[in-house]
This record gives sequence, structure tokens and C-alpha cells, in this order.
Amino acid sequence: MKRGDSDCEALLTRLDCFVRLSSEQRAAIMNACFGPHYIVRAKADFLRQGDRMSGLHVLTKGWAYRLLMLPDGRRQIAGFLVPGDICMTEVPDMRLDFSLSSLTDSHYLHLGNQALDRLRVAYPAVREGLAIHNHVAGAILRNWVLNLGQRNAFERIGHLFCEMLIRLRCIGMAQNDGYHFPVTQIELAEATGLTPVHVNRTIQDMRARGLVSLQNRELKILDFARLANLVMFDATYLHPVAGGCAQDG
Amino acid sequence: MKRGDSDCEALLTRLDCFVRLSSEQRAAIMNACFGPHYIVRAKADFLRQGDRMSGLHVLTKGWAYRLLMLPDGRRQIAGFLVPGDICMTEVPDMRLDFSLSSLTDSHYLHLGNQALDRLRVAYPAVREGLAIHNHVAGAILRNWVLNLGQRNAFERIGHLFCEMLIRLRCIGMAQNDGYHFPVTQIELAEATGLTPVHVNRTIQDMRARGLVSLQNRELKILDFARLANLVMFDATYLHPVAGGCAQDG
DNA sequence: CGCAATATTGAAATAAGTCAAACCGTGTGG
DNA sequence: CCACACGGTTTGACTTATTTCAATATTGCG
Repeated sequence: MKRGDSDCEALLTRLDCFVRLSSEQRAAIMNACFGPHYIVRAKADFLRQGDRMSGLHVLTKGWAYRLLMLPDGRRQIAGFLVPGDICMTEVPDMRLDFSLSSLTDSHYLHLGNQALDRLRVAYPAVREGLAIHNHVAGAILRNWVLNLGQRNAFERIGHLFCEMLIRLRCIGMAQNDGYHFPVTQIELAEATGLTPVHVNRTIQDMRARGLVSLQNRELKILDFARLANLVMFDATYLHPVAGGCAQDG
Repeated sequence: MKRGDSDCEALLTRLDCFVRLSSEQRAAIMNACFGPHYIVRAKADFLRQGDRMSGLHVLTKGWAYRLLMLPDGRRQIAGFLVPGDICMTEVPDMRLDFSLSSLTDSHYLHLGNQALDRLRVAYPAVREGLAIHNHVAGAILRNWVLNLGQRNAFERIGHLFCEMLIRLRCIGMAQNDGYHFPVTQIELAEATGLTPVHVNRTIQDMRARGLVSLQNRELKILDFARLANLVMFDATYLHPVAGGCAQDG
């Protein structure tokens, strides 16, 4: 489903996390985003494994996740996407090896290869911003591997909570140490390679220790310093701007 | 340590897996590879977490792995690199979130951003080849996540064996269903998020079932079809050229 | 109101981890 | 040429984190 108005702000906000954009550059990006904008409702696959894609898809509103499946039905979430995240690294007409599924009502937009090229040629900062975003996305994925391979249940879940806090702060979607977290325990289990039952028990444990509160999809990290320490969270791989938000010098 | 002669073939072989290169393009790439070539001996970190990098580093000889570490010493291997693999996605002056360590004596070369840009502008095929390589590297990483999150010990190890067979075939480094596999059981454990003891028992199991033989760092997959089926290996995410090798049309 | 999707709890089962020792090939040095 | 040290592999016995199964709350929603 298409929409006319522009959700381009989310992309600008994101690039602002990494590079300084002039108003001319912002305008040019806005301009390039004239292409199709899509709206998708909660709990829907909007890009499917096997689809051929080119250009760049950017999530501009809502939450989504990247899903890999085994033929026998086992499901692994390999990343959560929030506004400004790029759904897939830009490739000429390649088949997707994963699906993208929305957690909430979401919007995304598509940038064609030509428009993108023009932007990059005209504005090196755009190019750099996209490159950094791409690198950070890779770092997040590598840390997901570290998570699954080396951390236990408590650490996996705690680390994810910390990571999402920093990522959401960067795009202005966190309040202090809390944020809207539209992920069920079942999905959390699919993301962490655990059982829903065990995820539940682990979260209870966190609550009992006074580390987090989680109810009605609202997550609050009650003692970030202690949690981050317990799960060995170090935000440098996210290259967050100082203070966790975009406004610097 | 630097060398003068060119290991550029490995890069060409790899790009050949994805795009058709004219002899002019091959020559231009060779030419661009005039930059520093490095030689590193077995079991050495040659790029370190925290290092600032730019341009592209290509492994041209030997095996290496990408390592992530936790402050308490836990180690997770997040990928094996073989000749033609790119060590890190091209980024302007970014800090590495992982280390690269050689398993065998290895070579790698560095391509500066300018040289790379020139190549890409002059030869779209080079650009496309690099983009596809990048995409496949991402797919491999995502499948590693799937592996760690959803597969059991047997499936994880078996899947890795299958994946490396296809990847090595594509660059002409496999004989039939066997290949040199310079990875100790300890490293295999670090890659699969298991214990060396458990890796050992699992491999014994594979041997007992007549699926693989592994001795003196030589791995032979005795029944690829059955193994691939048991561990649910499907090579499409590697985008291998038909037949698993570069020579088509 | 009442279904359907989540969350929670308990008890029993199991894959994988831990600890610790023995084994093996191989290269080195006396 | 033997001894011995080293890195890697193998084996056994025991522990534990996580899964499984199954039942019972709870919540959101049409």
C-alpha cells in the first residue's frame, strides 16, 4: 500500500547520528524520497525471503524484525529494526535470504539505485552517513552472534534491552531509561534462541533483582549501570553520539 | 610485513564468482592492487579490535577468522575467511569491533578508497561484484546467527562443514567433497558456541555415522547429500555459481 | 462477554557444560 | 636416539542451564 506524504525525517534523523548534514543536503535527500512510501500494518511480512530486491528500503515508522527460518519451522530473529534502519544493504537485484516482518503498524520507503547514486555523488556526507550506518548494522549483527554464542539467557536478554535503549535514544524514541518495547516474550525467545518459558523466568529474575520493569509493552531499565555491567554491555560498537543523541557541536 | 608481488588473483577469482570480468577489467584491478601486500604468519592477530581502518582489506592467501571477545575472556568466532574474502566492509576511518586472526600463514592486501572509487566508476562490473560479495558476506553472518540460535551441536558443526565446502569449491580450493580445514576443535568450539569437549563428541558421532572423516586437518565429507539434509543446509544464501565453481557461460 | 493470544507456574527430561585425567603425534634438545 | 614438553584430542563421571510438557492465569480486543 502506498502513501504520498514523506516519512523522510526518520532517515534524516538517522544520518544525523553519524554525519553533519547541511540544509541543502537535507533538502536533496527529502527530494530523493519522492519515491514510493509504503504503509504496513502490525504483524505482517512486508519483504519476503526469496524476493528480488534492488535499491534501498528504509523503515521510517514502527518496529520490525529480520527473520530467518529453518525448513522444519524453527524461527530465528536476526535483528530488530527501528525508524531510520535500512532493511537491506543495497544490492542490484539479489534474492533476500530473510524476511522482514512488522511488529507494529509501520511505514517504509524505497530509494532507487539511480536516485541514491545521484545523492552520493553530489553529497559525500550522504555517502559517508550510509556507509557508517551500514557498518554499525554489521556490528550489531556480529554482536548478536556474540550474544547467542557466548552469553547465557540473562545476559542475552539484558544485552538486548541495553542495546535497544541506546539505539532508540539516538533517534529520540526513548524517555530517560525507558521505551516502548512492542516485542512479545515469544518473539524475544525467537530473537535470543531461548524458549518462551525460559525468557519469562529470566525476566522475572530481572524484575526480582530490581533491574527492569516490563508491563504493557513498556520497558523501563531501573538500574542501567548495574544491568550494563552484569551483561557486559559496551555501546561503542553502536558508535553512538556522545550522550546517546544526535545533538553535538 | 610487506611484499612486492601481487596476490591479486584471489580477488579476481572471487569477483569472477559473481560477475563476468573482461580482461581489461582484470588488468585494471591488478593495477589497482599495486598497494601494500602484507604477509602474516599462522596464529597471529593482524587486525585488532579498536584499530581505525579505511579502504578495503582482502585476504589473498590462507585462512583467518573474525573474533569477538567479552571482557571476561569468552571468545566467539563470527566467521572464517578464505582467499578472496574481504576483511571488513569499506568504511571511512572507523574503529573495528572485532579482531582478525590468521589460522595459517596468510597474505592480505589493502585497497585505498581512492583506487577503489576509480575502479568502481570506470567498471560497473567491479562495483557490482563487490556489492554482491558484501551481500553474501552478510548472508553468511545472518546464517551464523540462525545456526547459533536454532541449531543443535550436530547441526551447527555439520552446517559449517557444508558451508565451507561450497565456499572453497567456488574458489577452487576443494577436491570433490574434501578440503584442508586448518581449524582445531578448540576453535571450532569458539565458532559454534560449544565446548571443545562437546565438539569432540559430536565429531565422533559424525564419524560413527559415516558422514565425515577428519584427521590431520583434512576434512572429507563422505555423504554430502545426507549431511546437508540432516543439518538443513541450503546453499542458496551463498549465491554459488551453478556447480559450485566460477566457470559458466 | 468471551475468545485468542500472551504470560506465568510447576515438575520432569535432556543437551550441553564442567572438571579432570589420559592419550597422541611431533618437534626439540640433551 | 631417547625423553620430554607441547598443543591438540579423547574419554569418563558428574553438574547444570535450558527445554519440554502441561496446566493455569491474565490481558487485549471484537
